[in-house]
Order: sequence, then C-alpha cells, then structure tokens
Amino acid sequence: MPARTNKREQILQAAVLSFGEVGFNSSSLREIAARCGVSHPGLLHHFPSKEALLTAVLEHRDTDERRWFPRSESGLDVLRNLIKLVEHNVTVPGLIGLYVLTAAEATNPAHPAHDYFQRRYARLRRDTRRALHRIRDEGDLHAGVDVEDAATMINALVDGLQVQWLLAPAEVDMPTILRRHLQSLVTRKL
Amino acid sequence: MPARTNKREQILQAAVLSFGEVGFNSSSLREIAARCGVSHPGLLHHFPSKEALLTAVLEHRDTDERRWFPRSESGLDVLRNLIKLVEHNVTVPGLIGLYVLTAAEATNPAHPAHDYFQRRYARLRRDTRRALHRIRDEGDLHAGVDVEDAATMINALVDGLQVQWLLAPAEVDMPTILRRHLQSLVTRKL
DNA sequence: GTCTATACCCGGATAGAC
DNA sequence: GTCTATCCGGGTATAGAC
Repeated sequence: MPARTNKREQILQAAVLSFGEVGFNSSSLREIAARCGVSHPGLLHHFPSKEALLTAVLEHRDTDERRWFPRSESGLDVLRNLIKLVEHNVTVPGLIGLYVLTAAEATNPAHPAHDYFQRRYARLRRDTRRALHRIRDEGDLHAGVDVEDAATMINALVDGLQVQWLLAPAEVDMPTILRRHLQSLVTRKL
Repeated sequence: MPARTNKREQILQAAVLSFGEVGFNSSSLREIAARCGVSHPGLLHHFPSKEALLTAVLEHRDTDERRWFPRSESGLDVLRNLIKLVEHNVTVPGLIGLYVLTAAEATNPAHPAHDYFQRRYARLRRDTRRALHRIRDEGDLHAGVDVEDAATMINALVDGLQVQWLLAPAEVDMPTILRRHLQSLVTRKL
C-alpha cells in the first residue's frame, strides 16, 4: 500500500464543498483541484473522471450516514437516531447543500446519479416503513397512522426542511420541527 | 406595439423545459434558442442575458401560481386551493423539475435567484401562517397545532414530496399525502 | 427584429515528461 | 504520483449585416 495517501480524502472534501455550492453539473475539476492544492490532471489521477468523483462522494456520504443507524435497536430508537442525524446535519451545511442540490439535479433521468437516488429514496422509504411497523408491533404507534404515507412524509419533511433551512438558518429549526412531527406519531416520549 | 410577438412566450416555455431538465447553471442559451426555432442572438434580443431569462421565468411562474389563490375565501379554502395546486402540478413535471432544481441551486448566496427564493419562502411561511390563524379564528383548527411549525412543515412537505415524486411518480401520491396531512390539522372536511 | 460571424473564456479529458 | 501542454467542445456575449 502507498505510504500514506490522504490526498484522496482531501479531494473528496473539496468536491463536497464544490458540489454543495454550485452542484455537480456546474462544478469544475480544476476548481476542486485548486482547493486542495493539486493540479487538474493530478486530481484525475486519483479519480479517473468527474462522474467517478461524484460516485465516490455519494458513497462516502452513505457510509457516514449509516453510522447513525446501528442495528439491534427499538423502532423508537430509529426515530431518535434520525433526530440526532438532523441535529448533526445543522453543523455541516456544506454537506446538506451537496445533498439537496445533487438530489435535485438527479431527478433528471440523464444525470449520472439518477439511478443512485431512485434506489436511495426507495430504500429510505422502505427502512422508514420498517421502523414504523416495528413501533406498531411494540405498541407505541398512535392509532390511525398510515405507515406507507408516514414513511414518505417523514423523508419529504427532512428534505423540504433542508431547503428552507439553507435559505434561512435562523428562522427554521429543523431538529425541533422534525422531533415534534415524529412525536405526534408515537405514544411514548422520543 | 409589435404585430403579434409570441416569440417571448415560446422562449419562456423552452427555458422552463431546459431549466427543469438540467437546471439554470447547466442550461445553455443556444439549446433553449434551438428549441423554439430562434437563433442564439435572436433569443438575446428578447432577453438581454441568461439571468434576465431566469427572472422572467420565475416571475411568469409566480403569476401563474397566484391565480390558484384568489382573495376573499375562508382559511380552509386556502388549504383546499393548495391541494388543487398540487393536483395541477402533477400534470406539469417540467415545471416542478424547474422549481425544485432552481430552489436547490439558489440556496447558494452567489446564485442570481438567491434573494428571490429567500423572499419567496419567507412569504410562503407568512401566508401559510395567516391561513392557519384564520382557520383558528374560524374555529376549525385542531387544538395543539403550533401555527409557526405547521406553516414551515406544510411548505417543507410540498417541496420534499416533489423530489420523491420526480424520482418515482408511480410510488408517491403527492396530492393525497398532502391532503391527509392538512386534514389532520383541521376539524372540518377539506 | 433576426440573422451570421466571431471574440473570448472555461469545461473535461488525454499525452507524455519527470 | 504529479506535473505542463494541449485538444476540442461549448459557454456568454457582442458586432454588424439585412
């Protein structure tokens, strides 16, 4: 293995910043390279194409995200961890900008990350449904909650809050609003 | 006045399509011009710059949107009209793509539409708060509804649903999910 | 009003030296 | 591994003919 290659990591972080600010489409490899003190072909040595860089950024983000949802917890703990994740997110606005903008771009079927985001949202809805079913099995879900709708709604709420929060951080309290909504679904304290 | 200039309208529609597909940043004036059978400088004759075109598109969209919210209605009717607007929106995915993507891009303070979207969301929250207060005054709001949070939430829900719907139209029923959420806030049938 | 032609810049990607 | 140099396409915008 190479002595100690943290250049990849530096490039990834610079890419997160750039993608978050102007999106994947408008980001330039030259600009990203300049941010971490490497030349444009130097960057392409580590990531063979711009699309490969995007893929690496998204996978990196996924890995980070999964750490917030360890296994063997109660259904309620999944919701609690989601709140914790959002509480963490307000400390990394660049990453949120990256996510919001890339997801919006990727609604276009021609975007290189289109399939990734289709699969991602299908998975998010499925995971949220599972958590809600588990909460119901544990007797903690309010009667009358439609699990299918609630799962779609929770993920929509998180996404929509991010846009408003990025535009007006002082006026939109993401974690609190999310917590109150989730609390309205369950009978026990979150 | 000119004999009959609908070229502006044609260009606006082509711009909506292009902005909706790849966003403002990645759209090209040449491509937009080609869509409506005009040359690139021909387009610039009607709109002096790309940014002017974006402004015109957003104002055009605003005007259309306002038509869904006539005055002198009850608070509940505002929510009913919001549902009708979303029911209409599912018939114009290009416009929704434009909106989602432009809003995401505009979270960047350097984006030409940043101020527009900051003002827009402040206004949306204010208008939604007013409608909810009116519903409360009319005795139709459920007890325990926090108007401030509910207003932010409703707008976040609409935005977030759009992303999921664009990625999976068959799996996300925007109008129904919105209606059920709004119904959960009020005591009378929507 | 709408065109052709063009100026000028920046994008992704590659070749090849060190 | 990282560089310089370069290719080629495409971006906004302008000048000037018709």
